[in-house]
Amino acid sequence: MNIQDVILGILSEKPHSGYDIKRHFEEYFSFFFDASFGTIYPTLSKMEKLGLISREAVRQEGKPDKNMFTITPEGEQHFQKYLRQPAEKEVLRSDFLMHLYFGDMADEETMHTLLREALRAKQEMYDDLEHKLQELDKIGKLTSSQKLCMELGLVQYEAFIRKVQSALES
Amino acid sequence: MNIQDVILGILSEKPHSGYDIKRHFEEYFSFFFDASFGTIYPTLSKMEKLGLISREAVRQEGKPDKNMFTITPEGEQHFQKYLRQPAEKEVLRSDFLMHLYFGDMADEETMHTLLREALRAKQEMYDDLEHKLQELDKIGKLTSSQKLCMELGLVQYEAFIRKVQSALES
DNA sequence: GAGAGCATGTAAATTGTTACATGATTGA
DNA sequence: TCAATCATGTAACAATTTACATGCTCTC
Repeated sequence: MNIQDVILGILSEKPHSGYDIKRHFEEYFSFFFDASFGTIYPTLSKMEKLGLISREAVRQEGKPDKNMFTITPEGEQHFQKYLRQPAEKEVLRSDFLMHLYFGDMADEETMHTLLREALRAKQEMYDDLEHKLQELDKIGKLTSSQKLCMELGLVQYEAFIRKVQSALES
Repeated sequence: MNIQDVILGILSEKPHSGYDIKRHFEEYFSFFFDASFGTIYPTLSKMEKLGLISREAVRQEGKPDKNMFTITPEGEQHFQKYLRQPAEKEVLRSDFLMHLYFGDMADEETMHTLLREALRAKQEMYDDLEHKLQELDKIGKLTSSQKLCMELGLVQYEAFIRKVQSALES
């Protein structure tokens, strides 16, 4: 999976600007993927050159002009190929778990703060994700796989929260 | 968190070679951090120059010579500073969830295979991690925070497995 | 008047992977 | 004899982040 595949997936539904794409990342799947504008804009130009997407300048009133990108038939083919590939191994990078791992080298106070803070952060992520799921589902904006995708995030967050809570209690 | 902090943590316990460090990554925390030799060796040289670690060449019989690295007092100070910093946000990058998210654009067969394979892969990771936890705990090689660290991995894997199983059944 | 949102883009720097190169020993 | 393990290192490349640059509109 590279960012190109993800952009093609988003454009499969309907045309988006670079700015829209970034918002989509944040709104729909910030919990398992993210990219910055510094990656998005150069990638869009590259994909245009490759013929996977096409650009159309759109004038707006009261707002800056924008470039709307549409997927081409080649882009669609490319994306279908991606979908049929087996999924790559998932990668987690957790500074919290690293701190915890070396916990015996720090004092109890530091460790207690670490756990409390991790719990708070994860609870916030849980609430955010649950709220998004509710809102999007209510207005029928979620397919069943998208719902499963978010629910998978939720059940894992929940398991984490329970475990950290029980560790803090003992 | 960068790889330097992680290396300092490992060297806090006892001296290691670059090769040992890589094995430690794999054995103890491959599920939340990893790095290749291409990163480890240049980093070790850099850290030596910075005075965080020192190098000692060791001759071995029947095996290639190796460089053993020891943490210096400056390195220890550096690591203590790391431990007291708040943990950075954790980052997950999941190609499986991306495939699932765009699932309605693929056929049922493809999606079914995706879920089956994700389930199999996660079950394997669960078994691996549980086995490691058992083995290391039995010989008293785990501190309580290290145990919690691994258990946190296990409960999240378990939640994932349950959810995917129930999705496959329905 | 400040800050947030909308909108695009570049440049520098960092970070990291993959592949290559070398070479001995051990076990199947 | 082949693959795996031990052991170190470089070089090319890929990916990505952060900071900078610009500028309008709307809300507080």
